[in-house]
Amino acid sequence: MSCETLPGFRACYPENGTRRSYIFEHWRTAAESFNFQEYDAPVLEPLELYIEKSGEEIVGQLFHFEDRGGRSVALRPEMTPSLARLVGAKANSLKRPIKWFNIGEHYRYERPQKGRLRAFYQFNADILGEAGALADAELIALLVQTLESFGLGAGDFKVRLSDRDLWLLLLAAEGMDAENSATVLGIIDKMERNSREKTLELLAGVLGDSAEAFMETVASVVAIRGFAELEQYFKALPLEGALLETAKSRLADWRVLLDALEHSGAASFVEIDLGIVRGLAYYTGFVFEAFEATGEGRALAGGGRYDDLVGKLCGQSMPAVGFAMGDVTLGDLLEKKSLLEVAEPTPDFVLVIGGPAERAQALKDAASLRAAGYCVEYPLKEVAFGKQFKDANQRGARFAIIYGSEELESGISKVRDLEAGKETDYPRADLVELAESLFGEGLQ
RNA sequence: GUGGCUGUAGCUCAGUUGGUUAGAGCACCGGAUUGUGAUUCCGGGGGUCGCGGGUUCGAGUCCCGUUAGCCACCCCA
Repeated sequence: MSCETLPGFRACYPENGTRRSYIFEHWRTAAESFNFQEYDAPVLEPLELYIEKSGEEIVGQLFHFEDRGGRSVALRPEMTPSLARLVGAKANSLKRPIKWFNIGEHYRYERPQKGRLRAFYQFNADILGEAGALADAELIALLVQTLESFGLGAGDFKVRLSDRDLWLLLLAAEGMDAENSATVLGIIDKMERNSREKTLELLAGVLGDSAEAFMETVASVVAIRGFAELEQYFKALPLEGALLETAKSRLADWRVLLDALEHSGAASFVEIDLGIVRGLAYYTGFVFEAFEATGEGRALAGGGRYDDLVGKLCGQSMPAVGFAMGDVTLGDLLEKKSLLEVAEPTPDFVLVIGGPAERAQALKDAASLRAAGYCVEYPLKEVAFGKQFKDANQRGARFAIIYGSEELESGISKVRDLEAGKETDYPRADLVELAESLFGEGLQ
């Protein structure tokens, strides 16, 4: 029997548990302030759920096995398919817009490395049933507020905003069909990581001799950072008829989105960057990723619109937009910025117990203080007084209440303020009331 | 799936050209201290030197394999 944790998994000792709760609380608080409702779904799902969405090649990156009933099952690698299933099943009875969030563990069978493990927590937030750009804006605003709530500022992170629809327009203007467009989007997605030569080689596979000229076009589009510039670029494209109308309405969507972001205060974190495409084919419109401001590291969060996915999985068509934020990259960044120095919880009261005879009263008082919500600690065996005080101090307790023969005989509660090093005797009375005044006005 | 670097106590690390019984600090437990605090002093438990094999009279040390961690590829929902 080995005591080691499986590769890519983390054991959660109490000090890590405190940090984990800290992150989860911020996620939950942010989501609830936007009136998102919490949902959950099974950790184990039918393998087909993921194959249908992403194809057979995904299987190698899943924890999957056959259960005793002969079903092929997999631990969830992401939340979106489960969400689509849940929403699709009740599509007609859910009030829209559907604004849901989840915090849960996900599993991917990959080689662990910096910012990536085999088991990790994700914060997922999605809006379903609303196709307008204001929904996208709401999610980006939530993403920004969530990161800000940890104390991260404009110098720490940025959200890179892009649009697959604009890319498809551009490619259509180049005369490219749907299949080639998908391939080329995949190449653009990897452009940042690949060398110029590699990209050119990949593009030549689709475009032949015009690859080099096309790459220049892409480079100039990816360099665009301002909306005026973006608008100008697309207005200048040689589009006609339906494509021209699509371009006009898409630029109008952009204005709605950017306007909303401006007013909600998220705009200063958002940067137009068409270099973001996102690997998955199911994204249909605006896509975005949050990164550390320096550009280092993996994405802190990623998301976008997926208007066709619910329909594809459930036959019930439903526009949707969402994002996911992982705890690993975020935790690394918070650690680096010293924003994860979360204090361990400490007891409000430590009861110092003189001996077996005094323990009865101490246990009774502990029960009422605990019922009132105070954190109370006392020794679980008979220990010398001096040691008990030393221990109370080491545990960071706020107050000690002394249960000795003298106190019980004279009917007093002796309370010691461990921070101030002062003691006061109180007439024995309702301890909960006394506790309120101790935390209100301090030791009298 | 591929490659590079690293594995000595719970943690951070010493450990001589290969040479007796592998050490320190921190942490933990106990004592000095039978009614009052972070200091101090004393003591204690903890190690298959990642694992397996090889070279050698002798391996923590050298060689090979393997495993885990980190890092970079692949991939990234």
